Amino acid sequence: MSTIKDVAERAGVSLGTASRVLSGGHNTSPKARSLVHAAAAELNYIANGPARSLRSARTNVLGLLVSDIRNPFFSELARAAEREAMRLGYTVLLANANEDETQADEYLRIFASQRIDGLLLSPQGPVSPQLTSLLGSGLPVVLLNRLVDGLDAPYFATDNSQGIGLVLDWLQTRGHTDVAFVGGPTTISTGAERLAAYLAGRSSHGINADDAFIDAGDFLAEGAERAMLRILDRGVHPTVVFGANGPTTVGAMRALRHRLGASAASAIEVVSFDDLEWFEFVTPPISAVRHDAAAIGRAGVVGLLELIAGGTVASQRIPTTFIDRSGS
Amino acid sequence: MSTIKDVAERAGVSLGTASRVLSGGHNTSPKARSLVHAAAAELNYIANGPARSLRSARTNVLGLLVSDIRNPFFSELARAAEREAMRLGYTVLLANANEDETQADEYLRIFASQRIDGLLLSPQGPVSPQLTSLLGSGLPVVLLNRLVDGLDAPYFATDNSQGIGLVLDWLQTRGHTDVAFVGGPTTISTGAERLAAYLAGRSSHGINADDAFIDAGDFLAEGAERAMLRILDRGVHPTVVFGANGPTTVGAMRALRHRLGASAASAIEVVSFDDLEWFEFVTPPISAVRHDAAAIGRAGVVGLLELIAGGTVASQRIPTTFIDRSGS
DNA sequence: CCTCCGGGTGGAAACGTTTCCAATTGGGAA
DNA sequence: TTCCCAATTGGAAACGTTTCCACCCGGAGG
Repeated sequence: MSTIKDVAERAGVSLGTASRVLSGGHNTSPKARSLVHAAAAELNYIANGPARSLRSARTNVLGLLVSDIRNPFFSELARAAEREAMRLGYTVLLANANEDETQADEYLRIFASQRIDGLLLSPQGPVSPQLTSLLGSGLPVVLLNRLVDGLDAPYFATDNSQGIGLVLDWLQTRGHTDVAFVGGPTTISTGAERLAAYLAGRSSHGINADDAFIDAGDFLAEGAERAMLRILDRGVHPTVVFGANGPTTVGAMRALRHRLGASAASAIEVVSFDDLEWFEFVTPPISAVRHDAAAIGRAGVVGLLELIAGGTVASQRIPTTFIDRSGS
Repeated sequence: MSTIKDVAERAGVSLGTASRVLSGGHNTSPKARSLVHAAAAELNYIANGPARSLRSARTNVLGLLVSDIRNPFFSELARAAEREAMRLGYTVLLANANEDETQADEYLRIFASQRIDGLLLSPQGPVSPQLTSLLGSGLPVVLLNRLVDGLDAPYFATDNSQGIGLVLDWLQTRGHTDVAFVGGPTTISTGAERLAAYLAGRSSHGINADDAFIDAGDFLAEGAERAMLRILDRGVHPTVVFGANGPTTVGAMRALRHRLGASAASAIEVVSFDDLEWFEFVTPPISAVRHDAAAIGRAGVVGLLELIAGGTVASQRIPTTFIDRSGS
């Protein structure tokens, strides 16, 4: 593979000049520019990233740590973030923590070793030592969708309480009083916020305040399935099930079908926080809060770059919309 | 951030010794090992990846280029590959080409610049100049699921013709003769292979050989929706629709519902290549070929590392299973 | 005509590692 | 005691860039 030295020789200029041309071309003559670019093209020169990073102390790489890439919310977010970053000259190193704190820490260490320029983070739990040390070293961080106490990084997050409000209104309109609520871990901000907003608005929307209707999983389908079974085992008879994120809704539906059978299950309505592409296909169709994963991903990247550039960034709550499919 | 020099000083050994200890500890005394490890821990030392890569000419980074991270098949594959790579001491740089050849090329260039040690590739189309030049430079490459002509890299791929055979058998058992086949681009090997196997087995399974029942999209939901509409516009009346991958099935179903309405649509059965987690929830439930994305991802990583180590790797076709939900 | 200034350039240092090479040490065999 | 070998060590070169510094040159201003 050819180096910048080869390019310089071929162009008949010094190594320094070649470097200046290839990295923006400031303080270079038009003649030098064309010579160097021609030589680079002929040699099919591709700069050595590690060498460049070593000397310049920037990698043009952003780390993105999500908790579950199979969750369509995060895969959409990752895709949008990646595109936006590429558009702005950055590469994204994606790590998938599987809703597991230990794995998240291991990835943070890898990120540190790769010397990423900034971190997009969707945390699993409280601030870990690994994360603390990263922050201590001054790494710019932006939180995506999930917040964490005692970390004053800017965030771009769904407006959970507004979203829950939309669901509560819908539940009331539909006349539901016996609502099974399958939540997520309260150690995760989204889990805590959605539960809190639901509890706060429950009685004013005419919903039965019996806590037997409430349980929580792990924001994965498996944990949600078990949570739903626990609710059913308490002998309550919900007329509707509310899943607090996409995988949770899937798990809850599985529990209903396996415990009650397909036809009895389809008599129970379902509403979800997170809209999935197949909700229109089931009977009855599932209504859902839709929040814009792509917008969060893009805003996160833009904010992070601003932070890297030394600017200051305002946190943002992104409002949700409600897709009501109960009419169809 | 502390460097290996700081560690060496603190441990009271030379820089060379510190390096040897931290990179495996060969030819070092137990005393030196414990001194250096203690010093590293105290200083919270994390090696500078770029510097290490520059000197050693290896990055311990693998590139993974997939065509659509929102497709659950690929997100599962990516997750499995990433885990396996991490287990073996490698990091995965994930790129998402959006079924777009130009974007794929841009990512290949970034990979080259980052000096990845090997490439896991699920190509969009024919061999591009960018890819040719990468291969020319001797980069180890493994193909995942999709092959490409004139590229003799080892591959790990679903056995498409076996999978199609399972579908054909099922169609025959169910007595379907008027089958709408919504395929993918024939420039992609999976699209071509699935179509070819279907055409080859069609008549022997009692299926109407009228090509009006066949069309192809882009392996994304949008293109498949249009393809399905084209089929319906030809005035044929399929009793079952066969989608050639996950997103394709989604798009076809959308077309059916929007054109025919929900109840008429649910009179048409659906079968899919790729099993999605919600197929059990719709009426009638959707049967599907299931192929193991995680296994392909893991095998790909293991194979690639073998290739990097200088070994030789045998390509592999991975058999599928059929999930028959027509009874439930 | 001389001076000064600024754009352009070449050379060299520096980034933080790994790895080669030569030197030192310790222990066992003669 | 002396010699030799293996194990361990320190020092220095090298990886491919960017960036600093000093220098040269030409043109404008005095």
